[in-house]
Amino acid sequence: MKPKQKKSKRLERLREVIEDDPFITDRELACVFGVSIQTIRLDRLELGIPESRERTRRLAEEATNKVRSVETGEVIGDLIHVKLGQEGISVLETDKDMAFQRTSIVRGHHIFAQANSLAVALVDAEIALTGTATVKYLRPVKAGERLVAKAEIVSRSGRRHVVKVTTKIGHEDVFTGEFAVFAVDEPDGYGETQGGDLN
Amino acid sequence: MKPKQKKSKRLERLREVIEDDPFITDRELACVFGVSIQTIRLDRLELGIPESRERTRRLAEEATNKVRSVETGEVIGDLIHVKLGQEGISVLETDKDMAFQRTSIVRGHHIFAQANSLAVALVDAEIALTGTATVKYLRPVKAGERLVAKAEIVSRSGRRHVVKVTTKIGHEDVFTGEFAVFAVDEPDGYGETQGGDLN
DNA sequence: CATGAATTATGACCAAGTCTTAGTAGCAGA
DNA sequence: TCTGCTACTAAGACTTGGTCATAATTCATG
Repeated sequence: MKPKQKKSKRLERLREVIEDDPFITDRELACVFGVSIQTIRLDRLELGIPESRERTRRLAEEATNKVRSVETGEVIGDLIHVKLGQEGISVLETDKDMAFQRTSIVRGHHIFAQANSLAVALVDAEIALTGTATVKYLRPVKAGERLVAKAEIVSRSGRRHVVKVTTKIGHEDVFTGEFAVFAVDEPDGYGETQGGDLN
Repeated sequence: MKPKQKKSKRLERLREVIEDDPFITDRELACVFGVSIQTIRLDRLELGIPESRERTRRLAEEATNKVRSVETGEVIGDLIHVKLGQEGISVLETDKDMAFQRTSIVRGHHIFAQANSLAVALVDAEIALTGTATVKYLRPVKAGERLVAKAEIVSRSGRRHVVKVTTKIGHEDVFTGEFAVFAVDEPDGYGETQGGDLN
């Protein structure tokens, strides 16, 4: 049973090699493993691994989707309820890409981002800038947990809105924050005493 | 000069079409524009646009790099100086992917993330959790600007570290924050009074 | 020795290109 | 009118990185 062992070992390694270099071609793989191209093709067939161009295409699609949804959406998380100028709820499904590999604990800035973008979304203005934020992390969030953020505008004086956000997992509070958000009309002239970053 | 106008218009549109669907083939493009494949190839040559497989490959590479560096790096930004337990400096080059398309203003959570992860990096412990954060955005940051964050541990009592972070563009302050970071030894038993999220 | 699994080889074919050479259509100026 | 230019189209040879089918070879093992 020498060849069988050899083979299954190769299959295993093959999967790994392709995993961390999806661009590699069969020719290169054949060279790496010291077997013929045909063997590599049969192996891929057996493992159900598509050809390199297909792998590349999938990667590109997946990654562009991810970048678009994670980075360029106007709001981090899904807005499931909004009363402009009053309150709102946003849901964020966390995943391992948001977390530290070692601990699977979600990075704080994602939680912050959800809360902050919700706070800004509530303010009824062309442009809204966060001036200050005070936040508290109550317990770590594990990758896979579903974050539900509830926000409420608790006060308003002129352009300054104070928004309180509480983020829960189930019934447990994991994060709270208070954001001072400024509404801005003019494209380049915002608060003189309190500038802020648009979020 | 009718054909010339037609052509330059097509080149322009071609660039756009390929831009928002990089996977499209010459054959499909030929069909879209109602010209021959050869014309499309000549156009691409003129515009210096590579073939679809090449475009796909680049996308995949770029996107995977981006996801890795932006999302899974242990620190957001580049640590250019660290004195563990004392102070540190991190640099973050902002780009349009970090900003709102409409305004080109960098999303606040990126600035927060840089500061927060720097604060956490300074704490000399196996695991460090942010308990609270108070931050102030002093002026909006435009995509392309280079953020330099300086952090300093200003006090420490037991496991609680207070870290002050100031982020500048050139000599101008754009953000300040104060982070309470907790050092944790045991894998699952952290602060009883003050939990926190590992960042 | 025969059998079967694993491997290698071979050849036909495909998609999506490259690069080269050549032909055509339409219009503009000497 | 002829000539030349630009734009477009066509045709052929070659490349990469494969698929698919059909052998042929190797080799351990019953």
